[in-house]
Amino acid sequence: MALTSGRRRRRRRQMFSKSIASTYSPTRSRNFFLNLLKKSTTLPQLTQTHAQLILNGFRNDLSTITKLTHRLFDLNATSYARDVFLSIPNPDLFLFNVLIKGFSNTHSISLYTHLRKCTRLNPDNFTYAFAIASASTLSDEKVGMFLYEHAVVDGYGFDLFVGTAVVDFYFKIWRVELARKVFDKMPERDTVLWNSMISGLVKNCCFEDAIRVFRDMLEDGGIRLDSTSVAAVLPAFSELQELISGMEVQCLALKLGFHSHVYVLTGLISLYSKGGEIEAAKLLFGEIGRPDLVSCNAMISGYTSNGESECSVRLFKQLLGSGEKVNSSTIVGLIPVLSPFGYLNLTNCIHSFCVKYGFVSQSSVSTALTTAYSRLNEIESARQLFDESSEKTPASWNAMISGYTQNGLTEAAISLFQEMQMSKVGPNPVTLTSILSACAQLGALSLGKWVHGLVKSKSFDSNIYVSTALIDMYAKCGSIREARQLFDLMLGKNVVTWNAMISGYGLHGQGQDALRLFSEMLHSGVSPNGVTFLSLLYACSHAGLVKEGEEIFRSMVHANQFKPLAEHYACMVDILGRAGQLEKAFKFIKEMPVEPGPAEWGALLGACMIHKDKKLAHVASERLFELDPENVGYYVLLSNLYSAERNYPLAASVRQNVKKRMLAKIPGCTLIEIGETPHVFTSGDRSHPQATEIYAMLEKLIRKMKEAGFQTETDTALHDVEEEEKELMVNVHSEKLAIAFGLVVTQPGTEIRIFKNLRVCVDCHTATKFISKITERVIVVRDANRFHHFKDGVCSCGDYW
DNA sequence: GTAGGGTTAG
Repeated sequence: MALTSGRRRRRRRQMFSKSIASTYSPTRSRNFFLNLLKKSTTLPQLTQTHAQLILNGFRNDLSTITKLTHRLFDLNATSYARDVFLSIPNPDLFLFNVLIKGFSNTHSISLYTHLRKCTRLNPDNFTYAFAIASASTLSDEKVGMFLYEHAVVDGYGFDLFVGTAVVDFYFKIWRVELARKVFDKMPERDTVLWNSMISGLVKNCCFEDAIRVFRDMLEDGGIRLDSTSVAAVLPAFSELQELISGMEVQCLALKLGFHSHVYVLTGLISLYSKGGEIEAAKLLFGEIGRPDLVSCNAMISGYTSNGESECSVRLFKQLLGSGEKVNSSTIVGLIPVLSPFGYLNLTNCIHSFCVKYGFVSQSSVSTALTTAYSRLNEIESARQLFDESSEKTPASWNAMISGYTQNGLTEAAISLFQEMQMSKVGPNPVTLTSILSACAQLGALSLGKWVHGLVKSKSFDSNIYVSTALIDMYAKCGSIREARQLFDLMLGKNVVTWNAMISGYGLHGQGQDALRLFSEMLHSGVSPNGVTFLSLLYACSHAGLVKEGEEIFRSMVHANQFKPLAEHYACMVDILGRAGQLEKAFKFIKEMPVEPGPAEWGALLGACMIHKDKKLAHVASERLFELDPENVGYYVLLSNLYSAERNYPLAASVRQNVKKRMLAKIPGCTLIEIGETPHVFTSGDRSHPQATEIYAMLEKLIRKMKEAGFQTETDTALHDVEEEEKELMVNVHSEKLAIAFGLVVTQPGTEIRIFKNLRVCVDCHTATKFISKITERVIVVRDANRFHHFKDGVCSCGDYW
C-alpha cells in the first residue's frame, strides 16, 4: 500500500530523468526495455524481462539495470536485487542510491560505507536521505548521527530531502527537541517536511504540539496542505478526545476538496471510533468504494475498541477470504479482542495463520503476538515467540519486558532488561517506563534511581509516560518528597500523572495531601476518572478520613456523574469498616444498587478482623467462601479470628479446610537493600551468613524493648501453640530479622528501609515503634498495602493500616 | 492514513 504523495512522486521522476539524461542518450531499444520493466508487475515477468535484456546486450547498461533493481525492490525481491547489483562492474551513484533506499536496513549502511571507502563516487543528498532513513528503521542513534554529520560537512545539511529524513530520524529515536531544532532551522519547508513534523509529534505523543504545528501550517500561506497533513493530525485530535475540533478538520478537508480521499477517511474512522462514535465510523467506512488494507485495519481496530468484537472478527475473516493480504496492523488491531475475552483459541489460530504465511518472521507481527499471549497470561508462549524471533527490534524487547511487569514477574523483567543492554538494542522511553514500573512493584529504589539517571542523560524526561512512571516509582519506593518534586516540575500532566501522585499520598497515609492535590487537579482543568476516585477513597481509608471519604463518594456520583464500580463500593466499605462503623458498612453493602461481590465482603471481613466482630465475620466469610472459594486469604483471616478468641479447634478446622483444597498461604518475607545488594529474610531464617550477629542484636533489642514496656502481641499471630513458644515464633518474624540486620550493618542514625510482601502484623508494628525509639532510627516499612514511617516510637499510619 | 511497546487504582 505504498501510495505516495504527488510531491514525492515528482521528486522521484526528477531523480530518474536527471540521471538518464546526464549519462546516456536514449535509444529505442533501451526505452523498450525500460517500458517492459515498468509493465512487469510480478516476479516471473520481471525475471523474464531480465533474461531478455541480458540476451540483447543490456547486461551492464546502468539505466536499465537500475530500473530493474528498483522494480525488484518494489516486489520485495531483495536478494535478487543484491545479486543484480553485484554483477555490475562499475555501479554509479544512482544505482547505489536505489540499493540504499531499497534495503533500508543494515545493508544500506554497509553500502554507504563501501561507497565512501572503495569507490570514487561522492554521496549526494539522496544518498544521505536514504541512508538516514535506514538508520531510522534501525533506530540506530549513533549511525544516524554520524550520517547527518557527514551530510552537513558535504553541504547537504539544509537540503529538503536530508532535513526531512533527519526530522523523521530524530522522532524515531524519541528526540523530540532535536527534531524540532532541525525543523526550525530549515530555510525552506515543503509539505512533506511539515507533514513529517506533524506525524512525528503525534508518534511521540506531543498531541497539542502536533495540532499547533498543523495550525501554523494552515496560516503559512505559501504551503499547501494535502490529504496526508489532515490524516497526520487527526490522531492528535482523537487522542485528546477533541471530536469537535476533529470534525472542524473534516470540514476543512471537505473545503480543500479531498474529503473523500481514502487517507482522510481512514483517519476519520479512527477519530470517530476512538471518540466512541462507532456508527459514524461505519458510515464513513461505507463511503470508501473499495476499502484497502489500511482502512480495513482502522475499522477492525474501531470495532475492537468499541466492544464490537464479533464485527471485528467478521471483518478480519472477510479480509482473509477476499485474498487480500493482512499485515501486522490487522493483527495488532485484533489483539484487544483476543485478550479480555480469553480468546486463546483464536489467538492460537491467528498465530498458526501467521506461521503458515510466513508473517511471524516480521518482527511487528511476532511482537503483536507476544503481547497478545502475555495479556492472556500465557507468558511461556510469549517468551517462546520472543526467543524464536530472529530480528529483535526495540519493540520486541519491550513487549516481552512489559509482559513480565504486567504479570508481576518483575525479576524476570529486570533480568531481560539487563540482557537487552548486552545486545545492540538500546533502551528507549517505552523500555524505561516498564522497568520503572517493575522497580515500583519491587521497591527497588537504587535501580530506579539509576534508571532516572539514564532518563536524564537521554533527555527522555519530557515523555509523559516516563515522568509519570518516575513519580510512581519514587512514591512506591518510599521517597514521596522526591516524587512531589518531579510532579511539580512536570509541564504537561494528564489524569494518570495526577492519579499516580494522589495514590502515592494514599500509600503514605497522607490523606489530606491527597485531597488537596485533588482540588488542585480540578482547578487545573484535568477531569478525574474512575482511578482518581479510587485513589482518593483509598487515601481516605488509610488516613481514617471517614467524613471526607463519604463526601468524595457522594461527589463522584452526583457532581461528576460517575457510576461507581465494585472497587469503589469496596473501598467505601473499607473506610467505614476500618473506622469501626461495622453496622454502617454492612448496611452500605446491603443497600448497594448492584450485587455485592468478593471485594465488598472481603473489605468487611478485614474490618471485622481489626475490630474483632465475630458475628459479622461469619456472615462475610460465608458469602466469600461461596463467591470466591479459591482464595486463601479469607481462610487465613477466619482462622486467625478463631485463634484470637482461643477457639483453637475451630481455627484448626478452617486450616484443615485450606489443606483439603490444597491452597497454601503465601510465606511472608522481608527485603532490605544494603547499598545495591538485596537481602531477603523469611520467618525464623538462619541462612544469612551474619545470622549469629543478627540474632544477638535481636535478643538485645527485645530485652531493651521489654524494659521499656513492650509486650508481645500473640493474639492473631499463630494458632494453638503454648504462649511461650508463640512468643518465640513472633520474635523471629522476617521484618524483625531484617531490621536487626539493618542495625548490624549500617552506621548509627542511618534510615532503615524494609519491604514486606504481606501486611505487617500487629506485633511487628508495635515492636518497630519501640525499636525506632530505642535506637533513634527512622525506619520505613513498605508492606503489601502501604508505607509506615516509624520515628521516635510513633508510626505515620497512626496505627491504622 | 491503520497498529504496535509504555505510566495510575485493586
